[in-house]
Amino acid sequence: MKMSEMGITVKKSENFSEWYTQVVLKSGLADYAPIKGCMIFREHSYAIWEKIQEIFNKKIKEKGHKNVYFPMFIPESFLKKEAEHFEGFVPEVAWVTTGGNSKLEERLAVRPTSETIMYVTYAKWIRSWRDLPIKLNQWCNIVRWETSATRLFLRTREFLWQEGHTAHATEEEADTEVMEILNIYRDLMENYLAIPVLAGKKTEKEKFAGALYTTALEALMPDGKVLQMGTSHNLGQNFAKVFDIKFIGEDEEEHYVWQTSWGISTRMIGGLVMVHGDDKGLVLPPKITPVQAVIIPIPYKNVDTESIMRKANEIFEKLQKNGISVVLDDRAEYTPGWKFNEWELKGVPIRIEIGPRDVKEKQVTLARRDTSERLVVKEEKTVDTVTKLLEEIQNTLFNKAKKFLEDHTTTVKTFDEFKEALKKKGGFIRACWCSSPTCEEKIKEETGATIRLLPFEKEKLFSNCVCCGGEGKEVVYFGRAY
RNA sequence: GGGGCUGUCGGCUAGCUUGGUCUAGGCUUGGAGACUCGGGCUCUCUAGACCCCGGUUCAAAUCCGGGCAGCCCCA
Repeated sequence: MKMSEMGITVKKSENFSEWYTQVVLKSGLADYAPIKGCMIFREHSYAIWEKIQEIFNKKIKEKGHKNVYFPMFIPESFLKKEAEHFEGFVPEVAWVTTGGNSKLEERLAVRPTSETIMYVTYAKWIRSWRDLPIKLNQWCNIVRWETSATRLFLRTREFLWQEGHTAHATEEEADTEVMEILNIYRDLMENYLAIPVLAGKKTEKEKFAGALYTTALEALMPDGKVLQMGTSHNLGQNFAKVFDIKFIGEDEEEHYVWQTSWGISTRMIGGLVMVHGDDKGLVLPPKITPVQAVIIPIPYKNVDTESIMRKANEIFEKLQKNGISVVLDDRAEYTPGWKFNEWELKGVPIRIEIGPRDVKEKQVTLARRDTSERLVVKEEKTVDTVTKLLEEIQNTLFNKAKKFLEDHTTTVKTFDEFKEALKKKGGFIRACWCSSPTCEEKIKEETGATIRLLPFEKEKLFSNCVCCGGEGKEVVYFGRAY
């Protein structure tokens, strides 16, 4: 096959949408399922997902959370108990109405989120303050019947996520939990996925249906649109009251619990593709990639292939012993050039070439995926150099994305400036807002941009409301969201 | 949400305007073999397709309707 057909045939800068679709399909991350809006998470993306699970599980288990699994079916009556929650989710709920040949007496929702099914049970489990806190998490699939255009990873009718659900004795504890989780998310995104994020609170309009308040992390994509990467909600006592989750406190009085819920999904993988990928395909950060380095032997006719393979194996073992996830690509049926392209498409951070020249000089040739730089190092320095290089690549990717985010955050004082900045650059628009939902709505209608975040720490006001010109009450971040 | 468009071997596609030459061509991949290998090398043999349902017609990959699935653009 010609290179142009097998690799990515469109430039990231020229047609971003198509580039994205091609990278996802051709790198082997995902494929379409024969059901509208549904996708197949192939080995490559599932391995990344497992990596995310590994990192996140470790962090929450250290904090005392435990994993569980609740049913995927939710009786309609449960879902309806919290009115705002139901209203929020019902437009995209998939329903089960028949079982075998008989119609169900009560239809069952395929979970769009698990608050209700879990909290019915929480009510049963919680009696005394000694039962608190409850800190459970589950990894599962979620169905939301999207009607608008679907996109691999970014908007699909079924996706994978983790959802944490905690119950606490006090409001303060719930507040703390919300922030602690948000910080874990931020750590995961910035230090592992190498995707910088802005953190803050959602407006009333944008908050999770049924929550007291929602906090979120938002990342900026190269096309100037904003991707919500994770949310952490304080549910207050809203669900406790309708599900009757009460406990007898140390004060011997009856109290409703305070709850939180939070989640991140496979959508982040879409972010990973968009933020770091290039015209050759995926570029994966070393701390999240399933394969950190690939060794490609370069055999020649009339040379000692055996010594090349022996050395490739030695280096493979050495790297593996040092905790580097490495693959030795010794397939005889593909040429080295073919392999180079394939591994680049898949985003592997470091390639190690070992040919006759290297054997002769007791060296290896390294190539980094992010910059295409090649360097030759002495054989005994391989492990050190690879380790250092991995770290460097991780940092380079993050810094590059960080700079992009900063360069695409524009402060504006007037609505005209707002529109111009959004049109020209996209990204985050920093502006003063009068706190009225009317202005929030008007801006959305006229520009398509929504308030992505209210910063946790109020920033200094610098103008009147960007929309109505009335008194500015707070500085907020707008953006067009995915 | 609105608009444009697409569906042919595993992948990329030619053919569709003007129905018959299509027993559907090419490239690539898969299988067998040879030859190679520092950027998708080359050769031989071999396998492999008109999304589904209906309509028009003597005749449909081609025209029409519906369905299913997908893409792109704008909001």
